[in-house]
Amino acid sequence: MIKQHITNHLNKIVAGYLRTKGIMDSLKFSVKVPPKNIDADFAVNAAMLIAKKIKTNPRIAAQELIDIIVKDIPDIIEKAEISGTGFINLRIKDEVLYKELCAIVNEKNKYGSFTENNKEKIMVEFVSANPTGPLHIGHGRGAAIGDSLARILKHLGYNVTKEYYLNDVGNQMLVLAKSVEIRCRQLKGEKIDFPVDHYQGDYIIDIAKRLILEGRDINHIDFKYEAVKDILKTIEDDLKDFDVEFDNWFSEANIAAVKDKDGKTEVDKTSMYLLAKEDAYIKDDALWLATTKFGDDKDRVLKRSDGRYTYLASDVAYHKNKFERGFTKLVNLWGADHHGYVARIKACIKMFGFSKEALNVILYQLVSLVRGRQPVAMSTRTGEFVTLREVIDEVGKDACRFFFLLRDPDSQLEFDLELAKKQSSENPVFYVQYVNARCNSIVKESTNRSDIITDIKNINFDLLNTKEERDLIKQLAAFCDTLAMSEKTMSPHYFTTYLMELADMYHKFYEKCRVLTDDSNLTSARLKLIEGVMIIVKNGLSLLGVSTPDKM
RNA sequence: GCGCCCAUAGCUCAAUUGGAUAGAGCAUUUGACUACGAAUCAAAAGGCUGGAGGUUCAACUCCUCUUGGGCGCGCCA
Repeated sequence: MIKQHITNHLNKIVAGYLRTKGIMDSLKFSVKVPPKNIDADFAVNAAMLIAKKIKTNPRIAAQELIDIIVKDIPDIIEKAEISGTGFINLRIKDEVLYKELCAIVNEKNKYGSFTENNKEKIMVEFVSANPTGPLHIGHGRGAAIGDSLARILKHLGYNVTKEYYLNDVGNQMLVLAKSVEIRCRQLKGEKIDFPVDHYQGDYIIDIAKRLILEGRDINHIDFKYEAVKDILKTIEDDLKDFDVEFDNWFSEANIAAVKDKDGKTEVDKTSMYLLAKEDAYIKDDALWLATTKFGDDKDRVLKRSDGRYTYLASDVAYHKNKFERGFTKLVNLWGADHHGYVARIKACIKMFGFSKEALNVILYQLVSLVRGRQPVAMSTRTGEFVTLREVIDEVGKDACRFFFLLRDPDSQLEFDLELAKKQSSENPVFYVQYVNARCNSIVKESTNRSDIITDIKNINFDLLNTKEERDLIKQLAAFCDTLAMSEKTMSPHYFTTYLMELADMYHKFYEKCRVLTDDSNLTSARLKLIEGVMIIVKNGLSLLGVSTPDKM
């Protein structure tokens, strides 16, 4: 929160300064953590930008700003200096850091949350894998990113709903049903070839085996229902073991198959609505959606000339439905292979009268799987893929989630199974979790003592005056900046980096500053710092869906 | 052919959205456990950020071109 606090002050100061120069516009400058070689807490680039605007020397503008800063906020700023190129380097008062540490200890898991975001309803839709097979490792990446993003947005005070869109109608369902049926008949001894374009995976045979075992009459089985039931159970179990829980499972059948009293589905009604407002039209006996009006490269078919709707028709109705449920912001996580789909859905959003910013599509690049040097193919059809289940079982849920969240969603992720297996002791996730374990040992050890001051009002924080302690507190406070960054970019991966940096600083502190000493006051102050570290590590890891064991 | 994404240390990737000397982990080399956990720390080494131009006080970041890789361009889902 420190950075935001300072930025707010500086915004006022800069605006006031510009007004004295006759400029009324606001200026977008940055407040950043300077590189390691610079001895300052924050670096401000405002003077360089001002110099350009009013045609002056950046150093002159910087000095004039510094004079105002030192005069206006003396309780925050210890020192303000100009750097060679025109940066204003700020050192903040230690008391500001101590106050922030107190805030962390007092607010605990609420630290960094914003109550003012409460009203906004956000939907995060992710995974949404077709119920035609188990989740594979690519779905795992989407699950990890989507779930963590939802946790972050929730922490920031948004009203978040996590939803899984279930494509349980359409051609693929017929193929699925047929696949199970043929396996059943084969098990019964019928000589039928299994079509190459049907679902080849062993899980289909498992479903067939169950049906046979239950003694069902092959000619009277709802194969689709049975297949989806089993597969969905698998998907739910996989997600549960991955610590991903959805608030809602939205079935496509709701909008594509369920009819009202007039015999119309939501898809029917949405199509008619679009036709009426001339965002859809009829050509060659088909119903077309005029997405080019809103930036797509070609119009798309909603209803085929044979009268069947396309997948898009359901999706359009689905997104309309999301808005009708009161969501003002939609976040969709899609595999990057669906990127061609973004323009048409954005076009739909505009047809419904919302700005295209109301929908935020996060595309995550594919996970390429290797085993040692050999690439492993992934295909739902052939069944030759590595499932999420396999990876969780091999490397554990925590390592698996952390690994998926280590990268920018826009980067392709290479997942080496050999490496993942070996990583049991060198994985970065353990490096972070170890912080909590170490803290916990110290806290446990300290309970033997009677001279520890626990009341925060009586702690002498001034004793936390080494570089290691100062850096550590600053990093704890940067938790808020990481939240802000994740929100701005809609990506949780900043937290993995943040936590590794925090762990690094903690381990350095641990080496340099002994906590349990003969000095009661120092010991008590350092124990409070440790309390803060534990809170932040736990908060941070829980945003990633990773546990914080007390012992490892 | 058109469009989207990527290219950074030997490997896997960061870089607070245009800032200062581009950072971590793994691997390699060296040192540190007789008080809180060595799953750690300290140090060494590793780079023309694929290439060429351009914009800027400032470019890994933005623009143009180019090379190599991934993925899309259906009345499939």
